[in-house]
Amino acid sequence: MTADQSLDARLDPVIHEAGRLVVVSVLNECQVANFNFLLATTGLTRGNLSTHMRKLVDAGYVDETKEIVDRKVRTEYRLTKTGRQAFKKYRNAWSAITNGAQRR
Amino acid sequence: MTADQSLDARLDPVIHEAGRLVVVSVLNECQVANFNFLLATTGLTRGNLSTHMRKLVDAGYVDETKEIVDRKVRTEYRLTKTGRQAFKKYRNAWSAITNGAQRR
DNA sequence: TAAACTTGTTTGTAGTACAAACTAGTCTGT
DNA sequence: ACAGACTAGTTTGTACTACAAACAAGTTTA
Repeated sequence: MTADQSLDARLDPVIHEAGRLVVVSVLNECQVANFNFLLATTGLTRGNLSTHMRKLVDAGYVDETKEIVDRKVRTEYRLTKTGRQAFKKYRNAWSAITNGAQRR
Repeated sequence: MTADQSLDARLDPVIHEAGRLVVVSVLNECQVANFNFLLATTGLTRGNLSTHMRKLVDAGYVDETKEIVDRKVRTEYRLTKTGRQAFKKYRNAWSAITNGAQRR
């Protein structure tokens, strides 16, 4: 229970934001999800989801692929290995904090 | 796994912020904590801790009491009943999201 | 009585989330 | 073939927020 602990257990701000936390949680379950599916599951607006996805892609946590389906673009997202690890680490950090767990 | 779920499980933004989450978690364990103790456990700066505590007090989640100890002011904080409930609700919401749990 | 220390509070700035407005392309009806 | 509606996102402007630096009010020390 020191300042040190909070350094160890610092919550990754890329994941900790509420909208992105939902997205990452969904992707962690689904393996792959397209824009509209995420739109429905998160309840975010399109603009908002778009910028959140960009942030996750920029962080290297999510892979974005655009493909043409029925002449239309379909954007699909999936967690990268880095993203999956970061999510795991985030959950551990969150649990450590909220459980008041002592570390080292 | 609908937009509905995310409404149910919406994360209380007063608690979800990283600094305040640590504070609330500590208060949930400690019953009562003073400013300096929170400063040490959270690793926040004084200014930052001060504004976070104000926000928790304004939300009705934390009770603030000032007392004189050795001629100096000592500020103590403790969770209100509302705050404790809100924390519990927050943890449930977080778990529901990150576990990809289906509700109703 | 001046300088340093304690215990916070206020303030200015930089960053961020948000929805509204926009863009690029597709389909539909006439 | 062309106008209007629809789809699938992206960009933009604003309002909020976290943050540390500067400040304040009092206390202790030299």
